[in-house]
Amino acid sequence: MPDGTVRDLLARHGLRCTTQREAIYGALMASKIHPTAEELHAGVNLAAGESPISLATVYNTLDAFTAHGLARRIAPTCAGSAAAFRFDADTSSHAHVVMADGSIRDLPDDLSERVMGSIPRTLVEEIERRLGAKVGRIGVEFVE
Amino acid sequence: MPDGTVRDLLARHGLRCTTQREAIYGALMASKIHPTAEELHAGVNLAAGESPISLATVYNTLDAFTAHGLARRIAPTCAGSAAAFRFDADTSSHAHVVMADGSIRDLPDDLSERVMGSIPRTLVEEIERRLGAKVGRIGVEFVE
DNA sequence: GTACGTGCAAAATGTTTGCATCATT
DNA sequence: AATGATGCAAACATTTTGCACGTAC
Repeated sequence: MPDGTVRDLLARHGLRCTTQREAIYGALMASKIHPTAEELHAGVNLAAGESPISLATVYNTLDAFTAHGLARRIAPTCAGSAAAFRFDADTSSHAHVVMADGSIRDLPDDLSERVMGSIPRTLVEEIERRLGAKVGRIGVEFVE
Repeated sequence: MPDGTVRDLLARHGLRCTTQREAIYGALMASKIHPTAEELHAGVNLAAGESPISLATVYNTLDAFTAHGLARRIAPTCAGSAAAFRFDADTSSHAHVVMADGSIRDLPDDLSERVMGSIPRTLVEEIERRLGAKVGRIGVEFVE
C-alpha cells in the first residue's frame, strides 16, 4: 500500500524507482527556480557523493516524469542562448513570473490563487464550447 | 512623414527597410498560425518569385523585429522534436490556445479581451508591489 | 561613403537516440 | 527471468556567428 515516499509516487504513476530518479525528483521538488536539465544535472551530482548521474539520464527521466504527469515542462521565455526548457514538479495550474533575465519563479501562492480564481469558470466553459476542445490547463505568466 | 507602409513602420522603429524585411514582416503579419522561422522562410520564398531569402536572414530579421518591439517570440510549448520558436506580429497582451500537437493559435479577440479583462488591475498592481517589479506583459494560454 | 543588412558555411547549443550493460520488478 | 533504465557517444535540430559582399540611407 502506497505511503508518502518518492518510490511510491513513482510506482503509482507506473514508473520504476531507481536511485537516479529518486535523486532527480527530489532535486526538482526542492528547487524553487524551475531548473533546466543541466542545472538539475549539476545539482544532483553535486549533492550525491556517489556515482554521478549522466545528463542523458536526466533528460530521459524528465521525459518520463513529464509523460506521466509528475512534472511539467516550461518553455524558455527568453530568446537566444540560454534557451533551455525548464521543469516544474508542480503540475497544478499556477501563475509564473518571468524575470527580465529569463529566469522563472512561481508567483506567491496567495497571489497565484487570486489570479487563477479571477478567470470565471463560465468564460472557460464558453471557450471550450467555441473551440470544441477541453481546456486541460490554464497558464498565466507575468513578464517583467 | 510616416504613412502606413511597412517601410515607415520599420523606420519608426529605427530599422532599415530591405526587400527581405518587407517580405518577412508581411508574411508574419498575414499568417494566423504564429509561424516558426522555417515556416516563414518557406512561405516567403514560395511567394517571392525573385531571389530567395536565406534562412539566416530570416533569423536575423526576426531577432531585429523582436528587439525593436515589432514582433514577439513565442516559446515552443510542446516537447521534443518540432520544438522551435514561433513568432507573432501582434505584441499586445492577448491569450493563446495551445493545441495538443503543439500548434498555437490566438484565442478569438472577443474571448481574449474578456480573459485579459477579468484579471483585476488592482491585483496586477499588488503583484507589482510585492515583486518590486513592473509587469510589462501578461500572457495567458489555454492548453488543450 | 558609411553604416548596416545579407548570405553562406561553420560553429554553438540543447536535446534525442542506438546500443550494450545493468538494475528493478 | 524479463522488462525497463542507465550511460556513453554520436546524431539531430534549431539557432547563432564570422566574414565577404551588397544595399539603404
